[in-house]
Amino acid sequence: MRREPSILHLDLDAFFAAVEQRDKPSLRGKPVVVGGTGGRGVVSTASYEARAFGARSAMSTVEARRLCPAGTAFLSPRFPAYKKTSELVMGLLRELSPLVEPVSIDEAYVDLAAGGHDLSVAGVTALALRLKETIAVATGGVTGSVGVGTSKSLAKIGSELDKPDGLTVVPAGDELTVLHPLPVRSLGGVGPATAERLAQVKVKTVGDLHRLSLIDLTTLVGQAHGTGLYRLARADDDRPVVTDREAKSVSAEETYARDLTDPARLTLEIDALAARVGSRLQRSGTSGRTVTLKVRRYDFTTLTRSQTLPHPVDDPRQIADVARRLLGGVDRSGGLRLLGVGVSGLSTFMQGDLFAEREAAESVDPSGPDAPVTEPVPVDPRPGPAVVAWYPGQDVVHRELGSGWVWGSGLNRVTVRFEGPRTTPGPVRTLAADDPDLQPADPPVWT
DNA sequence: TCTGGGGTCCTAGGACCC
DNA sequence: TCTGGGGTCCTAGGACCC
Repeated sequence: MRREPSILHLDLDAFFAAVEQRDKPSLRGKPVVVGGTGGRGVVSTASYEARAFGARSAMSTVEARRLCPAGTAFLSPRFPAYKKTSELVMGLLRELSPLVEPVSIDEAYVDLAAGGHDLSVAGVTALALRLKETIAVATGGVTGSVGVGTSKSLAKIGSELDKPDGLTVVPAGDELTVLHPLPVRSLGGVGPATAERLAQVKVKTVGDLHRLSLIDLTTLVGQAHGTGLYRLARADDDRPVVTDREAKSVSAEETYARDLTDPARLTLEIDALAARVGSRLQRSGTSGRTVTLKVRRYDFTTLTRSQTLPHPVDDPRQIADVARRLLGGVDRSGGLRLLGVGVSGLSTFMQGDLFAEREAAESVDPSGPDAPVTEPVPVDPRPGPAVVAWYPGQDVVHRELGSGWVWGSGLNRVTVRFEGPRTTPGPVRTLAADDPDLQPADPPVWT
């Protein structure tokens, strides 16, 4: 918590719907719902006119259609238009301060202290009013709600208090007065589950929360969450405004109009999702070691399966290979309504390793330097009860054996470590690339 | 014709290492 | 040989946010 209200939070009002109303004047003043328009679509954004009829974000579009009157516009999102407007607004924020943290396409924090502004209440109020006006003019009528406070959480709560097109400045010293009457749901990180748990011990407002001891709170909602809420209830928040956060994962998923059962179709869809993820990874110059498959079944039960590889991947084919194999281990009976493919454990470097990897593949691949490096080559490191699936240039992929595990690593040598019950002595067996024991063996049985 | 898509962070257990 | 604690990695799931 700072001694002056120097953090500003901007939240653009009903952003997607506002851009649509700006671009299509006939929609102004009318209910507009932006989101999936198919049978399984949900609402992304409802204009304030549509909210008056009960339409809400995350509601199924079918439900919104039931609530809204004839003449309501139901539109599919036009992300490029939103992105363009968002970038315009973020640019205006960067004129205020070099420290701007975009939270999403329609939301950002600004550290006014880094911009050399008058940080008095009158000063930041005037600044915020000017900003709102500038945004409305530059965007052609998109409005935003602004909060200014001594911390991120207070700024964010401020922008929520007066919507749409509002402004709330919380002066230093007023934090608890503002905070305590609010429902606990106002705090970031308190969703339906946490609110329910708190309600069971008669905690409804932030003031109620303030009365809980740290021990009671962490027992109730967990260590990290508990300490976080304990501090937020005391306006104790020193999180800095961070300009660029590196992405930690990249994923793509799709809910299908009809549940999928056909294996060929499933493979096709996995390939398409992997292609989307791979191309985004390649465009951003990253790759990741963990591939995750997400599946939602006909009955909405959702599960994930993941595998961490020895090396980062960004190639759609490799991603798809892993995802397809993971799908093989999932019960598909009854049909799947959603598939998702993701890559996490991202790393930026890669470049320096390319040469070494190619060299490793060449020195080790019996079929020559131009052989594709993505096809697994089964090998059998004899003696021992092991069958290993070996990817040239990618080290070794571990496989479960009858009674133990095998794991490989190293660039141009294959390390096989036997764990668990085994019949051969020695914890580690290292095979050089030209070891005669590295012989093609029976294809491994993929699950 | 209930329930999207893109993310982040946390927890918990097992394996493994020191 | 027994006991044990701490740290890290991996997997799966859940809560939450916009």
